[in-house]
Amino acid sequence: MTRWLSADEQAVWRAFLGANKLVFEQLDRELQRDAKIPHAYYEILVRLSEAPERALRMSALADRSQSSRSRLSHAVARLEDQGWVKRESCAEDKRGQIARLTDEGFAALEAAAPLHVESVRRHVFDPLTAEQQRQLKAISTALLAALHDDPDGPART
Amino acid sequence: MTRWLSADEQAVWRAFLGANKLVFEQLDRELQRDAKIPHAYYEILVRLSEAPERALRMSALADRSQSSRSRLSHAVARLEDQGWVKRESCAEDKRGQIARLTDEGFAALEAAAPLHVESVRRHVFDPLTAEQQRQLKAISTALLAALHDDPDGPART
DNA sequence: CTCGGGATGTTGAGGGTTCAACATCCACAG
DNA sequence: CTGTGGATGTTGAACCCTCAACATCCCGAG
Repeated sequence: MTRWLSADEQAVWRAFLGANKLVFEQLDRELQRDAKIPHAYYEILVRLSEAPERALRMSALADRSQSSRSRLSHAVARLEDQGWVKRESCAEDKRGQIARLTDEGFAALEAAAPLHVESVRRHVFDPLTAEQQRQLKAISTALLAALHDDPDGPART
Repeated sequence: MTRWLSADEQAVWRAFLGANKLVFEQLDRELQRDAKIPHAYYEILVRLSEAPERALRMSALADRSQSSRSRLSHAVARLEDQGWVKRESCAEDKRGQIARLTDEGFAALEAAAPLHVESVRRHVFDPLTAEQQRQLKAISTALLAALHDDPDGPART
């Protein structure tokens, strides 16, 4: 009954698995070394910096940074201790909380960004041809679309 | 000085980032649900099951399962508590430890494998064309090769 | 108006990973 | 032989994430 993987498929899967694990571990390690934060936190700072007023509702921030609400709560608490983010209560919705990037947070992001971009270039873009970069985008988009249609899709709770 | 990402590159990068995070989180979640173990532990069991005698030196197992020695130590300790792996001291090298898959561990792997393969098919292979699968392998291989050449390469300590 | 279901965000426990420090042991130069 | 540098594994602390439970609040049906 089980649709086992063929030898070719195994090879694809193991290459994909290995590359992903190692690439993202490497990026995370360099970011931790250069900016003292994990990649998930960097992502949060980026999304905040792109928002108007550098502020977002927690739930909107969770969606844009592909983070669970729980993870975001913990992360923002830590970033707040660090002085990089401030939490404010929301006027229109008493349940809401608004996360706002502080000047210190923005400065930290500006310091970290060049180093991180260099990491991404070295480990992702430089090794690939322009054609492969296009293929990678198409593949990623297809995977995301499939996941989105899945009945048991990505939990957003 | 910084080689910032172009708009196109940004799009590639964010798609890749998002797809990866969500796909692997989904696979991990389903494996946790179906087999009660994280994917890293599943990987360890697989590598052990493929080895002669279903046993491997810790360091060889660490390499094959793309795991740091520290992580492997913790993981094997936990798998040993669970009765799925046994540790034996190595005859030729008194520093060495050999991890051996128990019958219970093999049975657990046999039970988990079909469900996990189905996950992988649904979330990775089914959404991609045969052509894209070939491309994905080439891309992954290129990323791995670049990482391997890197002076600051994947830490294996 | 009000009540119940859904949404928002937080919390704490449990578990996994990383990092640095460490103990032990091999191997080889001298 | 004998040091000594490198390898092998382990450990504990710190940190991050997940999951389930929870408190709070919005909103629409009746």
